[in-house]
Amino acid sequence: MESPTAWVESLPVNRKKAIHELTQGQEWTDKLREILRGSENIECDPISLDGIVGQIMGMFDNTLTIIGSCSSNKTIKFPTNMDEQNSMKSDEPFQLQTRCLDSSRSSGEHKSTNCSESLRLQTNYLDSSHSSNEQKSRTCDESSRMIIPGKTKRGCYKRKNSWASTQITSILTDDGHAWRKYGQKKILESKHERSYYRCTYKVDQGCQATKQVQMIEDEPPLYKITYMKSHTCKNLQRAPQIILDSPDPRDTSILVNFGAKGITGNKQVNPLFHIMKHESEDSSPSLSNWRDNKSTPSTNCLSLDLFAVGSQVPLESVSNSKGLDHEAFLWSKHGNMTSSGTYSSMASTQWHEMDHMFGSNDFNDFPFSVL
DNA sequence: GCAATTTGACCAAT
DNA sequence: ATTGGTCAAATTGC
Repeated sequence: MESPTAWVESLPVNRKKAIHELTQGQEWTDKLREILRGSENIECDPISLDGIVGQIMGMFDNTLTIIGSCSSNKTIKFPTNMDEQNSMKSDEPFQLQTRCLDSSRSSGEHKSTNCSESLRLQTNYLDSSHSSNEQKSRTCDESSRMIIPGKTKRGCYKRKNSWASTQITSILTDDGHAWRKYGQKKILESKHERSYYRCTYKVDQGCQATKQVQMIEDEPPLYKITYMKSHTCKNLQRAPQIILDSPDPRDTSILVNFGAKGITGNKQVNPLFHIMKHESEDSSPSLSNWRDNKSTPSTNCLSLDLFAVGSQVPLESVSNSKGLDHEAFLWSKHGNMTSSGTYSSMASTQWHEMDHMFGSNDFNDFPFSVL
């Protein structure tokens, strides 16, 4: 009888690796769940938690790398067939967010995979508490120059005392905050310029929140949005909005407001899921403060919150940069996802949808695929 | 006229 | 020296 995993062998190598990464992620998530079940107070050894979280987030990062970002000559293809995608529309946007807490003390926390090694999977990149000097670059540098372990690449650094929340999205959504653009710069090894935004109320209220928007793919448009520092301004959030496809990240003028159901006009916004990555450092405040919209989660708290977002999830949960009340999920070994206890769960249809996506044998069941 | 954006220059991290 | 991030004067749009 054929092995249950025999089908994997017939897939292209990058897909196999991606599947391997996701499978490993499931297993590590199970371990994390066991830890959580064994501790009501979640006062786990932060080091071991960091390690597990790092493993999981590393796998997501690797998967994302494999699927798209490190293949400069590849594009990410959105579903074009409703049958293929089981109710996904080809023009529906999707969002990927990764959030992880990085307890590294290093200021040079670039997690990345050199393109020349893009398929050499790195699953420990977030175990940075113990490898603070290790800097891996996910540059898709054509020259594939090597990064010597222990050495940092010139110019590649992140400022100290800051955390970052990275979101990859096919659309530019309004997170409800007022942003003012203050800069735009050509970034090395990126064909698109990066736009810099700060909170409009920086002067008025001293809000230090900033975000960066950079297009990482042309067709279909794919943007990387990085939020840094949390909002401290008191202004009420605007209703969530979606920015219609704009070829230029600089263009944030086309906004369509939509309600909590994620509807914009007759078009349903269906960001399939989020995986949000947080990089925080020791100055990060507590999770309670995070929830109070005052600051970022602490690495001392268990703050791995992978969360899935479907069309029925309130959009506040989708693009709220403050990270409040996100729906969260964990993936079980069976390919299904179970909501974590401390978060509200997704509607069953959404679990089904996600199950369909990830329980399938081919990337065609992903909301995108590598051409 | 005011506010937002653009863009070259400057600063800081490595 | 190189690069990313920010500043601020000039420009643009309402």
